[in-house]
Amino acid sequence: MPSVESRATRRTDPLSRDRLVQTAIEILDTDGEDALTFRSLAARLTTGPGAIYHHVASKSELLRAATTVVVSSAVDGARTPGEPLDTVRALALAVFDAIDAHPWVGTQLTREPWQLAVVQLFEAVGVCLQEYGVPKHARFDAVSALVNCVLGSAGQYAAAARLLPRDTDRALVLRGIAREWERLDPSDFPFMHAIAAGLDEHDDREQFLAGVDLVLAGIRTIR
Amino acid sequence: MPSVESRATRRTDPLSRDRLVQTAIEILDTDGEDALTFRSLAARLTTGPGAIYHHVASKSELLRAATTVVVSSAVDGARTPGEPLDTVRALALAVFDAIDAHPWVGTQLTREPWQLAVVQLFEAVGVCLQEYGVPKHARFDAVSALVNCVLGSAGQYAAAARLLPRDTDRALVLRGIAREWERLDPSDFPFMHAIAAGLDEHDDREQFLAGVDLVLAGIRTIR
DNA sequence: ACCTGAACACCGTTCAAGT
DNA sequence: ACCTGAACACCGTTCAAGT
Repeated sequence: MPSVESRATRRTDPLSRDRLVQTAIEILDTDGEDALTFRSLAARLTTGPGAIYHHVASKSELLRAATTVVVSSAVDGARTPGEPLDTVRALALAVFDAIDAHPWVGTQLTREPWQLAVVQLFEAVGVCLQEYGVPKHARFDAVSALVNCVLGSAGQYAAAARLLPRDTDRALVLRGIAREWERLDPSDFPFMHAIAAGLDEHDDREQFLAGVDLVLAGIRTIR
Repeated sequence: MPSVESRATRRTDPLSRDRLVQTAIEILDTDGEDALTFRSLAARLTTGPGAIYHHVASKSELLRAATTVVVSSAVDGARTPGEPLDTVRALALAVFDAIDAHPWVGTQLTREPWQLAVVQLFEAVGVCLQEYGVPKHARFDAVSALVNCVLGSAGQYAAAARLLPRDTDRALVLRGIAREWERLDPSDFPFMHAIAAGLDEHDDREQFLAGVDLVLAGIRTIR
């Protein structure tokens, strides 16, 4: 039977898990996390909401699948041969950039533990650290620290992106945050006041990378 | 007028923001994140759902306030004088334990960027690093890395806790996860297979602390 | 087998009406 | 001023009925 299936027969009609996931990604990317609804998804595919359940068990399964698609391709693209710790950096950056392009991925990655996307990242980083020579007993902890840092930034970044749905002026937003910090009691929040001044030239991506490098520096101290 | 208010007059009736937040925390702790509803909260306080809006603007404000209550007391409790980097460890652990006791806090911390609870953690860690002597230009990045690691673990931990609502047998759950990893293709996931074996003696709290220590080790390398 | 879409059991939020 | 609770505009999900 498998040979009968023809790839050319992909008319507009037939629903499939892949088509559902692809369309879901489109809606999430263009209209935001809240816009994905079984009704909106069904409407886009000119069916009723019930039809979706023939190919996907629930909304969380759909989101999980969409997240896996995006993260898998990011991880696979960054899995280059080379100095192991450089590859770790590349992996982290690839995930960051994927979340930058699809903020809903950041939300989803922090929502479900041990979903396939996280396991793939774990695996890719783990192999690098093994290759670098992190001793066996410290490997699990080191990978976990790295992945947690990536996911932590992912979550914060996605949360921020959720606040400003359209391409708002970044400089203006930063100035707004700085203003809020400056309104805090200086004796209770001296550090936030000190930081508020330099917030203008802040770059999320650079800071993210600096964080990864800090963990890598820590890993280098254990051989 | 302020002197007229008597604390003894706290009969069952009068609603207030504090009472709403306290009751919300009770529901979240005992019945889980999904159980907190404006209807369930109102029922617990023997009113209608509309009454809540006289003291709180929205559900997210309520959750934000509840999160601030829990995290503030955790951060304040850990702000002990002593070796600065030890205090950072204590701060991280305090937040971890708070999330262990109130898993919904982990979800909430990753949901809204720059909410007060996160700013308080940022401030407390920032002061420590300043005291330790992290150079000015690297301070923001270092604090951010630390906080991101804490929040990343928080998110993953909370997500895991959400899966097992009641006190399930941890050993059984770990064995289940290990089984899943062993079912992955060994040639695609060699690292996960290697890790699955030792998952029995895994301790989230220890791993979390190991991650924090790794970042601290990295911070030590920059003076 | 797959699709359809009304119906069910919920949400957060609003608002006229009460006290 | 504060509360009440029906009503509104949604959800995800189910399921009898169609093809």
